[in-house]
Amino acid sequence: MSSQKSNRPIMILLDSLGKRWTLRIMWELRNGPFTFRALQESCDMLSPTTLNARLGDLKALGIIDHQSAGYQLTAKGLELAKVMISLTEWANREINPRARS
Amino acid sequence: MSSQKSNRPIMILLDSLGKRWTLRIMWELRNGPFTFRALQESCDMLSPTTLNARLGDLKALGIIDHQSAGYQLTAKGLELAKVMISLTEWANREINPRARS
DNA sequence: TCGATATGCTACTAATTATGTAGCGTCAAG
DNA sequence: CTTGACGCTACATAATTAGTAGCATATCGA
Repeated sequence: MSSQKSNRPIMILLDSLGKRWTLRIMWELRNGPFTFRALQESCDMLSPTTLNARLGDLKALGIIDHQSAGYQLTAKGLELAKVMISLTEWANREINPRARS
Repeated sequence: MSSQKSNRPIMILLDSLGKRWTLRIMWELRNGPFTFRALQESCDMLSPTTLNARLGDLKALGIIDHQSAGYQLTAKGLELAKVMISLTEWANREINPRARS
């Protein structure tokens, strides 16, 4: 079962984004399309099984699609990816890489 | 091993946020402090094992702390939680609850 | 002082999810 | 008609998460 069962949009979104690798995949896609295998490589060689599952989630949400150039963010997805710029800024400001747990 | 091994701040952040329940926990904390058990309940009774692990991650990142009133977002955490407002707006605009996968 | 209750949390096993590797089917180029 | 890239599936193993029980501490009122 999925971790959440609510029908509220935010819960559906958090459910997908909260799965391992989902945020990272969106992050990698922020600068243009990737092939399946290129995505794997940029995501630390995550398994094709998991990658395919996450691509399915993201497609179902309309965040990405698959064109001839490869997997890429849709217009909706790009909007969402903008949020990740804020995450990056926050991270650069607030996280000390040397204090890694 | 953690899913990512980079020392870049954004990777450290995505690594934590990408673990199951982390985003949801932050979401629940957006409106004030919760006790451990209240958090469990609001997060669909997730297991104390996992909750404790996530609270540890979030504490290590300085996103939450534990005062007498319970677990709550820090000033840094509140900043980050603001990003989630954007997520909510996006979700309400773009996700159709009836088209659940 | 004695429950009764709430707190945070650990221990342990079972179930779920992810990893790692091999390899298939399709296509296009040479 | 071989070679390479592509998207992806299969399957066994490993890692993560869930589910449940319960402990230790603190607070409260009787």
